[in-house]
Parts: sequence; C-alpha cells; structure tokens
Amino acid sequence: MNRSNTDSTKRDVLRRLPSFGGLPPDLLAELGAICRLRSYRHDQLIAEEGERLSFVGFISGGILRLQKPQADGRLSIVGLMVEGDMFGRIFNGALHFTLAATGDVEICAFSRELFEELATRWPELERLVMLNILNELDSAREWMLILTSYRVTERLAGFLLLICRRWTSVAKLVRVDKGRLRLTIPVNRTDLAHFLATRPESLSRAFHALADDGLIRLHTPYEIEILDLPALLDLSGSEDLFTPGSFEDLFPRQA
Amino acid sequence: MNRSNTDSTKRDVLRRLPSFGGLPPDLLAELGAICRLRSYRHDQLIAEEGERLSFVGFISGGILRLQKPQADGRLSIVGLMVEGDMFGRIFNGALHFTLAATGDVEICAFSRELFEELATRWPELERLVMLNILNELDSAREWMLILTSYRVTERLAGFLLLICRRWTSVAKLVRVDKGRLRLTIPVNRTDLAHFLATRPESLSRAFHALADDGLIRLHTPYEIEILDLPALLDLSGSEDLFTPGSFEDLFPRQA
DNA sequence: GGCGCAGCTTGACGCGTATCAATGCATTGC
DNA sequence: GCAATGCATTGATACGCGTCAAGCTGCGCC
Repeated sequence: MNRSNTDSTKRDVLRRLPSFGGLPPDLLAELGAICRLRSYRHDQLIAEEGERLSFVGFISGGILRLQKPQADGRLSIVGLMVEGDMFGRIFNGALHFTLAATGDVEICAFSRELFEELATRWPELERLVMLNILNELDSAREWMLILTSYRVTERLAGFLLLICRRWTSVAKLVRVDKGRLRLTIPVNRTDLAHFLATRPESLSRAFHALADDGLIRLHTPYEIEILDLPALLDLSGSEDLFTPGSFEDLFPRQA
Repeated sequence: MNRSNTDSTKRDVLRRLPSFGGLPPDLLAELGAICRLRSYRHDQLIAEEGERLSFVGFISGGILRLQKPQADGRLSIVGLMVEGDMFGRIFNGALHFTLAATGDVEICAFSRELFEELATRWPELERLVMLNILNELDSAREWMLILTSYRVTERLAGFLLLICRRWTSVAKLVRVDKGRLRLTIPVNRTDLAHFLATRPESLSRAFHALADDGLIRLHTPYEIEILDLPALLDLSGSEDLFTPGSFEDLFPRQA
C-alpha cells in the first residue's frame, strides 16, 4: 500500500489525475517536484475541523468523507470526495469539516505554501483550482437536492443515480456487464445512513423495499444491480436533475 | 426603485460591495465602467436553470433564491444569497439552478465576457471570485448540516442561528435593541418551508413550539426575538458549528 | 366601512421512520 | 474448528410530520 515516493511513481500518479491533463509540461514538472504521496486506512482522519491544513491534496485513489461530529453524538457527513477531487483550503483559513478516509485512500499532497506560490505564478493552476471548487459546489447542491426528499427510498434512489452519474469513471464503481448496470457502494451502511440523514435500520429497509419493487437487485450489501433506471429516476423526483443523455455513456449505442 | 445607471450611482454601489474593498483603484474604475445596475421584484426570475447567463452579478440589495422545480410540483431551494454575494458561472457552463428574487432585489451586473477578460488580466479579481465561491461552498455545507437534522424544530433553530451568524451585516436583518436580540426573517413561510425541507404547516408549528418553550418570541411572523440563545444552540445539535465567540459582535463588551 | 384575497395558523388523522431490541451472517483470531 | 466481533437485517412500538380541511388575520381595493 505505502508506495515509495520515487519520482517515477509520482509522475505516474500525477499523470492519472484527470484535472492535471491540460497543464503545461513545465508546470507539471514543478508540481511533480513538490508532491508527496500519502496513504490512509479506513476511518483514519486526514485532518480535523478547525485545523489549518499544511498541504492541499488531490485524491489519487479511494474515497474521502467530509464530516462533522454533532453534539448529540451523531456524525453528519456533508460530502464524499473521489479520485481527482481536491481538498484543503487554499488561500483561506482553517478547515470547517473533518476529513476522514472511507476505505483505503491514497492522496497526492502539496505543501500549501509552495502550491499557493505556484498558483500565483501559473494562472492555469489557479484556474484549475477554481474549477475544482465550482465542481464541489455543484456536488454539494446536488446532495442538498437529494436531502430534501421526504422518504428514505427517494433519497436512496437519488444517491444511486448520483453515483451512476458522477462516479462512472471512478475506480470502476459503475460498470455494465452483459447489458446489466452494476455498481459498487463504496461506503458502509452506517456511513451512508449518516449521509442520507437517516439510520442504518431505515436504510436497510429502503434498500430492500427497492429490491422488492424490482428497481434494484442486491447481490451483496455493497454490490447493486440497477434493474429499472426510469423508475429510480421517477422515484428520486428530480428526473430533470439529470439532463437527457446523462446515462448514455453507460449504455453505448449497441443497445 | 429603478435607479438610473449614472456613473455616480454605480460608484456608490460598487463602493458598498464588501468584497470590492481591497481592490486597486484602477481595477475599480474598469469595473465601474462595465457594470450595470438591475432590479427585480418579488418572485421575479433572474435566470433559469440550463440558461447560459450572459453576465455575472453581485447582489447590492435584497435576497436571491437558488431553486429547482421538482417533478412532483415541489420547489427545492438549495441556497439563499445576500448582499455582496456573487452569482453566475464565470469560466464555466450553464446554470444548474434557477435564480429568483425573494423580495425586491438590486444587483450589479457585469458582462460575462468583459468580466472574464478583466479577471484574466487582474489576478486580484480572479482571487476575489475564488474566495466568493469558497464562501458559497461553506454556506452550502452549513445548509446541508441543518438539513440533516431530523426534527423541523432542530432545522428551524439551525436556520435562525445561521441568520444570526452570517447575516449580521446584511440590511439590519439582525440587531440588538436594549439588550434584546431581534431578527427579521427575510422570506415568507412557504419559501422557508421549501428551504427547510418541510411544509408551511409544520414550519408554523415549529415556530410556535419554540415560542411556547420560551426560546423565541414571535412579534410578527417575520419579526423574531431570540430569548434563549444557548437553548437554540443546543437544539440545533451543532453548537460547535459556531466557533466560540461567533456571536460576540452581536453583543459588544458593554454587557 | 365592508368585501375579498393571500398567507399564517390550528385541528384531526394516517403514514413513515426513529428507536430499542434481537437475530442472522460473515470475517478474524486463537 | 470454535468463539468473538462487527455489520446488516428484521421485528415491534411510539412519535413526528405530511396531508387535507377549516378557521383566522392582516391588507388592499372598491
């Protein structure tokens, strides 16, 4: 897991980060010179709320939770970040939320000072950071939309569709096998329950309610097959959240 | 209402926008040259979801809703924006949400092309835009926290505290009279209900439940007096959302 | 002044879900 | 192999809230 921080490894990792694709070679070289790979295990904290993180990070593998412990002992999860996402508060203050690993996570870290200096010198990099933040903002608002559904089944439907839409390219979480759409839920029931503003028990019932109605099939608790995409869209109550054609890349024109 | 777009008026408006404070005079002059004031009435749409807005705007007065009509007829509100906030998708695609006025609104609009050109030429402006987006992201996540409370009273408590914390400087929405903390709810019950993922009836009950328990006093449906701030913090379940001292500017050291 | 309208409030009822408790099921360690 | 542990699941019950329906209140308008 804990790969060595050799130059060749780092070059590999940087090349795999989608947002870094269009950057000028000179900038990539500078970035490569200052990046360090780090890895974390499940539930390990990367940084805590209130902390002034000394680096900015790009996720090169795994899933990160953005969470906040509540006074009553509950844990609110306000975001999940995946491969390619950036975290850390560049040009800004302390973290507002705790960062924790969900499953094994590998990140590519840049010293905050050096990265800020680079961003000031390279407008391309600053633009990349801004687009990353805009992207996060969209995600956050889509989550809000999902959270405003009353029933747990509706929120769950919205979550499954969100995974399909946004995480197609991430670590094969979503894939089509022999015309069947299957996806891997990358978080356990408890985390997902926190995320969907409900409890594990209710979430479990919601999963099986969808299964009983023939909308999904549960191969394992983490392996889901989508049987009736239109019905899920209908249930999520926001079919127009997904512009027509959003799912076309999942179903090539062979169909 | 519909003030003329004279140079002196525009200078006034630009000067009142908090984020523009530290900008270099030359940049301010350029901004002043390309800005146009616009005003909107209650419920008027500024732009609709999917539209590619031809300008970026800064709110100089009033409140804007970010909303999305749902398939089932409900209206989801995913954000409120106030004086000083920026909207419009600079360097990016079409709007993901509809922008609508809540009450009378006045904005300061810049042609998108010209503003982007300015931002490319002035790093200070691009930085300002980025900090604005970061700020929006924080707001969105705070809203998510509020939305994850189970009970409507908890969400309402969170909303009231959010107004206190973030909108102190906005149009005297929050003020202290003779040691009493009073605030003006800037949206009607129906909008607020959509916002808190509930219904007007339940929201009304929640307001009066808080009043019966002595946490607040309802002078009118829109004029609230906070009687027991600690109890509200406790109820909202996220007292640590508000760092110690957040409310100190409301209660100067005279107390 | 009285009428009408829109928005806030209150009441009654059924449904969905939080909660508590117990069981099933897999994986880990000895 | 067996015990122990962590997680998903299922069952029973109480409570909060969405829903429908009916009053109430303030306000503008003729």
